[in-house]
Amino acid sequence: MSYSMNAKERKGLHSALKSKGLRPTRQRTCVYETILGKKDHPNADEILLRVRRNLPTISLATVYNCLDALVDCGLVRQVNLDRSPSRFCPNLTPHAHFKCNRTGKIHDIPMDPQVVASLEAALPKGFTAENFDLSFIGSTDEKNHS
Amino acid sequence: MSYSMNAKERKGLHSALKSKGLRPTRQRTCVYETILGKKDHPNADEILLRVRRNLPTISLATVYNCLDALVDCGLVRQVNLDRSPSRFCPNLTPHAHFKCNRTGKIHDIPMDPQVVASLEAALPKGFTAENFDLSFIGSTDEKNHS
DNA sequence: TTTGGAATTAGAATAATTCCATTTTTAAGT
DNA sequence: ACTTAAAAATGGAATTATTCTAATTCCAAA
Repeated sequence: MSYSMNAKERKGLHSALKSKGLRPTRQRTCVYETILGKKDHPNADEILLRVRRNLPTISLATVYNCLDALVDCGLVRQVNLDRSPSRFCPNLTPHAHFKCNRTGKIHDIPMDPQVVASLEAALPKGFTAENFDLSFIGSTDEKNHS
Repeated sequence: MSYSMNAKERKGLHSALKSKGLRPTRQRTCVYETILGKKDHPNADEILLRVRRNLPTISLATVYNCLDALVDCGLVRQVNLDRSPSRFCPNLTPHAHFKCNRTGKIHDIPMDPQVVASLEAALPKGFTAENFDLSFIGSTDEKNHS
């Protein structure tokens, strides 16, 4: 049984796409739904596998296209760590990423609006950020190894 | 005329390598020197070109090896933005990166120790960061387009 | 000076991502 | 509903980044 968007999510998807002049195709919808359905940080190959459970003929190129569209609309975040393939993340709340170098796991770290504000404030005059990306590398203690 | 390390830099390189049980080979030294010599954010291919001006026979595989060694020692930082090849940065002072989406240029943004401290403080209990990476995407005004 | 492990090398292999030409789908107008 | 033009999807080839491998070379310690 795969995840199905609720009305709000569907509406969000449609309006976000429309605002960029993009159409809500079956493939885009399904890729988005798939990413929402499991809160981890899959790469394009993994997303292809999951999406194919519902849309068996979708191609990898299309998955890349859809992901690009979703990232452009701000519906999905692209996460780049070390030299591994890009990963994608549906969590749009302000958060950082933490990669544990023992387990390889990536954790979302929620971020205080205050801290976010202090980051943006750190930019010199003349620089205007649309977006930022913060990631940590380190180790987690036993509790987080699950 | 290419850049030559000063005594302090050379010593730093040697001791950092030794502390990880690595040897200061000609290639590692030259790759490090090359990165120090121009304060931009070259990728491995670009570094290969520059290093070959002094060491014409070095191979790309060796450049990758050297870069990995230097990153392991904390002498060089690896910067990953969007889906482009990894870039390398000799600036070890606490700083973030800013990619201008109009020019494509990457700028170093110096960071207040206070802000850095607030970042580390943002980590929940059980997470210990060895390192972090902060990058912004946005636009710069005319002055920075140089 | 030997010698064993570390490092380098060239080139092949792999993996991620993009490109391209063709077909299918979609939204908008009749 | 029926057209139609533009957008999107498709499969496969092409490109690009990175890693691997097996053979040499180099270096530090005995």
